Amino acid sequence: MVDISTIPGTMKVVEDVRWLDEREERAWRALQFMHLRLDGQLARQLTSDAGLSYPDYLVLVALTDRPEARMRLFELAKTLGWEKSRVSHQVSRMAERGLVNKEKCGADRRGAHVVATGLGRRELAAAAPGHLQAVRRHFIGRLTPEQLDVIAAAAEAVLDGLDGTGGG
Amino acid sequence: MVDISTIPGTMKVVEDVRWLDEREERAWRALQFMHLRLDGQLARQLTSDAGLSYPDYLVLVALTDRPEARMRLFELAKTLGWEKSRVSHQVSRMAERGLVNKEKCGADRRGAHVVATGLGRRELAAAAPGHLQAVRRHFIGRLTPEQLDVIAAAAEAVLDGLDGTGGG
DNA sequence: CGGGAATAGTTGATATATCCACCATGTTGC
DNA sequence: GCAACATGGTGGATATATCAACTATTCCCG
Repeated sequence: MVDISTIPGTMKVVEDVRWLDEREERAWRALQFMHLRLDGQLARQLTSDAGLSYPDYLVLVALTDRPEARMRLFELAKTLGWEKSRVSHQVSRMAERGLVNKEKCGADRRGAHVVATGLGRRELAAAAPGHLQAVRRHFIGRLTPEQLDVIAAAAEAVLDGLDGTGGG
Repeated sequence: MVDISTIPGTMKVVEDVRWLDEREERAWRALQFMHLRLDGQLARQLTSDAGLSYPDYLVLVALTDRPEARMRLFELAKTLGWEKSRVSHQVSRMAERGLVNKEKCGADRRGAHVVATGLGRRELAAAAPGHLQAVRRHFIGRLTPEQLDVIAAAAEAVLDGLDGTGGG
């Protein structure tokens, strides 16, 4: 067992504040920690096996979900919940490496499309199986279908309470 | 409702790979997205209300969990699941701002202690109520006790399958 | 039409994270 | 002892994230 008590928490940090009770604390700590470790693991796996960062991967997945693997920058921002500046920097870096192209948009002359290149698609295709295997091994494979359903419902409930944009 | 279908996924990215099924996909997407948005929200709230970054906050909480608010750097790394280099950089920055002190360790002359200063404790005390309120409002308040229990158990199960160090 | 507000995207400064090489010290086994 | 290795921590280079301007266009409304 992981010793949850070693995970730094939010309880009793300072006097005179009403903290989380034991159940709340346990769920919050465990979840935070799970994500910290899991994302780290997945990011390292992606980088070392496929030479893609996690953000690279997410962008390529989002693009290839679309016909022609093409999206406007602002759509990408909305889809990923990133702010526009982050998208812009990320896409520029990926374009330098040849994973995507930026193309001016005829219909709205402010805008630009991002398109996954052949290279980008090949890199994604090479990265995806290992990544999915890791997700299954570390996350999905450790949970029951019922747990997955509860998690999905809970996460959606939390998402409903947050404003949509992610803050850009 | 959040439209989960707009969240980029892991399904059908490329042919000939066995992807996640619908239930797995839903849980994985929703959870990833919840964390992205929630952490962003909490980090912004901390920064704007209290002038602390999320990592600053975590370090101060970890320290003040201990008698004398004192820890070795490597303990901090283990507790937070960070690699040692990250801890070193983070602590240096915090020391520059007067939130913590670094002190040489007599018993092991390689080592050093990190100690929260009076300022660090005051900043934490000022930050904690707002942060906890946000956690309650955005996360805990949206979930039932049963959901919290399932989440805690699930997160612990996943943590058990990951190596303890976080990769440092 | 004209002007203000909103939107799309860029850029640069700064903060943070990761990777890797490095130094000093401690530990082990012979 | 001392050589080989492990551990604790630092530092620089690079990658990534965030924030606050800033430009260019489009939208809205009179």
